[in-house]
Parts: sequence; structure tokens; C-alpha cells
Amino acid sequence: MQRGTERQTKQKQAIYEVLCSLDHPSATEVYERIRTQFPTISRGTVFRVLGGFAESGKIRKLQLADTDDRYDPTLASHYHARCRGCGRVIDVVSPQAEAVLRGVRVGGFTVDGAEVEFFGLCDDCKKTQEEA
Amino acid sequence: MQRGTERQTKQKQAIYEVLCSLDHPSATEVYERIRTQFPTISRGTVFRVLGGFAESGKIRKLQLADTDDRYDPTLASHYHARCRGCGRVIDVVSPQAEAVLRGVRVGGFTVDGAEVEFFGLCDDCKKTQEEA
DNA sequence: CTGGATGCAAAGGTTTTGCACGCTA
DNA sequence: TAGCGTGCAAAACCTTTGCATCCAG
Repeated sequence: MQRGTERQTKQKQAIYEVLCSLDHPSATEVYERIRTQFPTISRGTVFRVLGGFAESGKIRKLQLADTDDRYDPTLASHYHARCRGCGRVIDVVSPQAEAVLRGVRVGGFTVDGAEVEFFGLCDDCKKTQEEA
Repeated sequence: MQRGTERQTKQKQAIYEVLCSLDHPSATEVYERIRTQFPTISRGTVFRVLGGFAESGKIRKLQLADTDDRYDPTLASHYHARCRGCGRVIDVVSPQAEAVLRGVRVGGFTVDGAEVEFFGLCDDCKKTQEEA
């Protein structure tokens, strides 16, 4: 009956820092990157730590279409836009959308949250596409 | 210069029917189910056919959080709610949310679509949880 | 007939797990 | 010192692919 005492370790700290320095990275990207300064860290640890952070609410886990899971250290409420061209993920803030979504009622179901993923093309990819 | 002539086969037909008879199934669920009436069908075929349907726009491919890809034969615009308890997926229709999301502008990005996933508990799971 | 569609099986890639050892508190 | 966290490696999963064969058009 002992409360899960979360322990502070260099690995956790490093993983969190790397996460913040990258842009919506996947677990593998964090792993690759952290490996440069922490050659012995294991994939399993990265997945476990990231998963733990997400579960405890310290970070967010993004499960977007057509790509592996990504992690986001930004906790403030926001959505995401994903470029169909380069896969880049951009943060989207829309208090208006938030308000409307919060008001949506689903029969036989109690809603307690919603995620939105926008699709489209970022300016760079759009330009490239137009040139072609 | 020959247009990709899509061929009609019993497998495709059966896969589509099974998809309609199940509730937002994953490719594996479709495979298991179809196997009862089509013992020799292969996993690869189910994935290929489902993927092809999705790409051609005949069905929708749902990539929801914490679960494998699911397929939805309903093309009319709608969103999805996923029960945290049993994982059940429920269709959600909200013209209002749709309208608002269509109006969202993202800097440096051209939005051409949006998906929404609601989270919560279905009545059954809510009841079960309250009893505990 | 012809080329797309299947079946089969093996490969791929991501995420999870079991275990023994190490290290934080 | 106790037991959570880590490293390592194998397992589990879902999905994709290569290739020979089959069959719809």
C-alpha cells in the first residue's frame, strides 16, 4: 500500500529535455537523439519513460494519422495540424473550436475530452507542389 | 496508359459486407470474421483490400488513439467517440462543430480537413464504474 | 489471353515485456 | 537498504511485401 514513489533519474531528465528540444518527436526520434549524449540508454527505457510521463499527465501523447506516436511537452489545450507533404506537426489554438466541442452531446455517452487533427499542406509543401 | 481497372472479386465483396456487419472493426477483426466463411483468405489480402477501399474513398480508415486502425463504411461526414472503458467506437454527428472547424485558420498552413475524436465513457462502462 | 488480385510466408517496424542488476531516496 | 528504474534482448503485434499462381474481364 505504498504510493508509487516516482524517482528522479538522469535518464528521465534527459528524455524530457530532448523532448522539449525537438518538434513533436516520436519515441524513436527521442531515442536516436538522446543516444548521442547517453549511448547506453535503451529503447525500452525511452518508451517506458515517455509512456509514464504521458500517463501521469506530464506530457501529451499524440496519435495522429499515418505516423507513429508522437509526444508533446506542451500541456496547454491545443490541437494539431499535420502536413500531408512533409509530415510536420503544427500546434493549433482555437478557443472557439474548443468551446463548441465541449458543448457536443453524444447519446449514451459521457464526453470528457476531444482531440482534433487538421490535415493540409504547410506553405513550403504547397509552394513545392505548385511548382511541379 | 491504361487506367487501373479495378477488378471485382468475391473477396472484396465479402470484405465489404463483413465490414458493414461489424462495428468499426480493425483489419484483424475483419480477417477473423471473414475467415469463418472464407477459410483460405489471407491477412495480406484483407489489409490490401481495406487499404485500397480507403484510398479510393469507398470507406474511411480511422486512426484513433490507443488502438489499431479501424475501418468505417459510413462516408457521410461524422466524427467518433471512443469509450475509455470498453474501447467501443460511436459515431458522432455535429454540423455545428463541423462548421466551426472548417473556419479555423492555421498560420502558414492550408487546412483542407479535420478529424475529431471524443473521449469519455459509454453508459454501460459508466454504470459499471459507479458500482465499483 | 492479360494483368490485376490472391495466398502464403517472411520481412519490417514499432512498442511491450521479463529479468537481473544498479541506483535513488 | 528497499524497491523503483534501467539495460538488454526477445517477444508480441500490426502491417507490408515479394512472388508464384489464379481468375475476372
